[in-house]
Amino acid sequence: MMEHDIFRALADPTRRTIFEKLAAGSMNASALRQGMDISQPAMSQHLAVLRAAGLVREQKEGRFVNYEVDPDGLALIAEWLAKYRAYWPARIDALRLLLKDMDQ
Amino acid sequence: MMEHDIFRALADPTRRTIFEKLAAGSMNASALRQGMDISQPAMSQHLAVLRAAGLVREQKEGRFVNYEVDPDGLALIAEWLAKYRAYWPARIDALRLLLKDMDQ
DNA sequence: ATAACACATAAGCACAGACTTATGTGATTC
DNA sequence: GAATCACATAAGTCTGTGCTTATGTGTTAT
Repeated sequence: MMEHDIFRALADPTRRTIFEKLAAGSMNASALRQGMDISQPAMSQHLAVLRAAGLVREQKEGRFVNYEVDPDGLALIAEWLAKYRAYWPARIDALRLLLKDMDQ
Repeated sequence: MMEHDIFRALADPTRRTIFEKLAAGSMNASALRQGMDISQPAMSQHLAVLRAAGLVREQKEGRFVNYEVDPDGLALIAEWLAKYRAYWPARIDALRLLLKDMDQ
C-alpha cells in the first residue's frame, strides 16, 4: 500500500532531512550529500525509498540525476490527514490561513 | 523530537489500524483487540508508542483505560505538512473544501 | 481475603532495515 | 579509448523494533 510506503519513508530522520533539502530546491544526489556525512550508496538507497513512496521524483540529466519533491506524496499525506478532520484542534487554524493564502 | 515519534509511530501498519479504530470512537485496550488477532501485551506496547507520540491519550476509568485520539498529534502532522505547501498539488483542493466545511 | 480481571512491564527472540565495502552501468572528458 | 565521474546495485553486518511468554500492579467481584 502506498500509504505505508509514505509513513515508512518518513520514519527515518535522514530521509526527512533529504526531503527537506529537496523542498528548498531541486538537487542531484551529490549536492544533497553536502554537509550530511552520509556515504554515496546510503544516499542512493534513501532516494530510492523516497522515490518508491512517491515523495520524490527524478529527472535524468546526462550522468546526473536531478531530484525534486513529488507533490503526489504530499497529497497522500493530506488525504490521510483529512480522514481525521473530526479531531483537528483549533490550532489547525494556521493551516486554514495558509490555504486561504493559496487562493490569491 | 516529537516529529520523529509521530512518523515512527505511524510507520507500523498495526498502529495505524489501532489509530483508525480509535478515530471511529474511544475504546479501551480490550475492545481494540476485537477482531485484530493481536496479543494483550502487543496491544499495550503499541498504545504506549502511540501515546508517546501524542497521537493518542488515555483516561483511566477504574481498572479500564479508555483511549482516544489526541488532536495534538494530528496538529503536528498538519504543521509538518504546511511547511511544504509550495508543493501541494491541485488535488489538495479537497482539503480546502473540508476546511471550508469546518467554518459552519 | 481471595479470585478474576484489565492492563503494564520485563526479558528474550527473530526479522526488518540502515549502514558498510565492493562492484556494476552509463555518461562525459581528455 | 581510457580514465573519470555520477549514480545504482549487491552482499554482508549490526542495530532497532515488534513479537512472544512470563510476571507485576492495581481494581472489581464474590
